[in-house]
Amino acid sequence: MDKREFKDAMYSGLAKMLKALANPARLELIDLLAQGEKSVEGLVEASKLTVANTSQHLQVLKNNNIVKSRKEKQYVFYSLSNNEFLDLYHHISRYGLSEIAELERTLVQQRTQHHSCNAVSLDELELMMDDDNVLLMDVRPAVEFGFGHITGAISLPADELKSQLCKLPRDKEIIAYCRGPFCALSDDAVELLSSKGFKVRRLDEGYPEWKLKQLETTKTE
Amino acid sequence: MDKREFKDAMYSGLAKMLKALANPARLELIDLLAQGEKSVEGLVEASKLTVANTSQHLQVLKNNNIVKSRKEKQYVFYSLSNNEFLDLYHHISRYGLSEIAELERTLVQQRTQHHSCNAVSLDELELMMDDDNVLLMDVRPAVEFGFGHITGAISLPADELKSQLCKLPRDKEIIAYCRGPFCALSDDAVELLSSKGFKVRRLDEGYPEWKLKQLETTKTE
DNA sequence: TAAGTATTCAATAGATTACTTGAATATGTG
DNA sequence: CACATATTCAAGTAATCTATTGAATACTTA
Repeated sequence: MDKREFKDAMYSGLAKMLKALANPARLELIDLLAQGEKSVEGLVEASKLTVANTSQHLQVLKNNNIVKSRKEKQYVFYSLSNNEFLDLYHHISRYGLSEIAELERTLVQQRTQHHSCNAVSLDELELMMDDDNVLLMDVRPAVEFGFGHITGAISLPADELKSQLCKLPRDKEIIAYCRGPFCALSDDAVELLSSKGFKVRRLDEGYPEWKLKQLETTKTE
Repeated sequence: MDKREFKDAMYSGLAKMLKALANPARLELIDLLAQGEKSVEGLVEASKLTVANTSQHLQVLKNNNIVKSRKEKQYVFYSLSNNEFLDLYHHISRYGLSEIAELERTLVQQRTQHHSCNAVSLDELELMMDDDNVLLMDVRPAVEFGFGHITGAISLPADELKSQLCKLPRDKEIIAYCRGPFCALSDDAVELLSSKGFKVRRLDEGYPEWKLKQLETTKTE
């Protein structure tokens, strides 16, 4: 193996993995799988994709060791291969949000429209968690809450929110969170709740980012 | 802007940037530019690409704000846009090296072939730097050394190494470093020096990784 | 101003990718 | 066993990407 062969092998291998990531549909699937395992059916329902197309994209991710699958009955459940990938994906999306002007602009527009500009960061949340006047609300589907959620959060899926308004406290500050920065569930929740007069803000990030942060802090302790 | 439009815009924007990265030739250019600015000519010389092809790839990187350019006389000098990108690229390549089995295998093969398996990490290097019996050697071209190098290193470009052997100490442990994990310059140096009986190892990473680490430590101090 | 050099542009062909459609496979249920 | 459901496979088309070629542009220097 000469110098050129070595470089070609290394750069091609890295590019191959990046190609697997460089597709909007697959990025959306990754965000969904970051919440916990899902069947193809479940992914189809949560994304805008067709069944065959979803399956194909999943094969690409699987061939690059980004997701793994297990079969149960007639269903195939996919999940992210490991936390190392989740960490990489987090770095990539964070870079995109802070360094790609177009993404920044779109995000601000979305947040402005939903009155969720005053988002809370994970660090701020940590300081607020001991406060009894703060209610942390997970607006993802109940299954995703079941696979894991931020400690201390209650589950109130976005589509049930409207019917449960009367049960929410008006004196507390509500923090809504969802799948992550690209997810609009908590924007919708903030828009609805603030229009009804609740004190509410969204969490800037989502459950996967919190989970990563937990992993980091438990590692260094 | 509805939910779907928002997601599409965000995921497409991120995918666009990843597409710019997902090409072996462009990754090589990035590694070269991570050493400091270079003209198109300089990049052509250091890569296997043709002039027009190099220029085209540079446009792609520029359109994604990964590199910037400045013109001086008839030359156009390119460089990485900012350290945030360098940090992202570092995370990506580190993931590739530790999580893509094929890359790991290729790297081990390369290192074995050049007797450079016993590489030193940046952390280890830090502990060794005060030791007078250690000689840190930068085997990149002199221009790249000029743009920045690890503190305490001497410059001895790989192509001049053979003629300078007599000037090297046989009692010290030599640590050779180059552009980074995908660069073979220090592998060649280690192979040559160890065949001549010198005590020599390569640094696992290269100058850009050291620079990033410096940035991090100065930031937290 | 003419000639030379560095870089970019434009056009092309071949390869790869994305999405759709319809069929095939596999598993579970009546 | 027949039928329904979940997933994958295979084929086809449109779009995109890559590298090459040759020309165009821009700047420098004689």
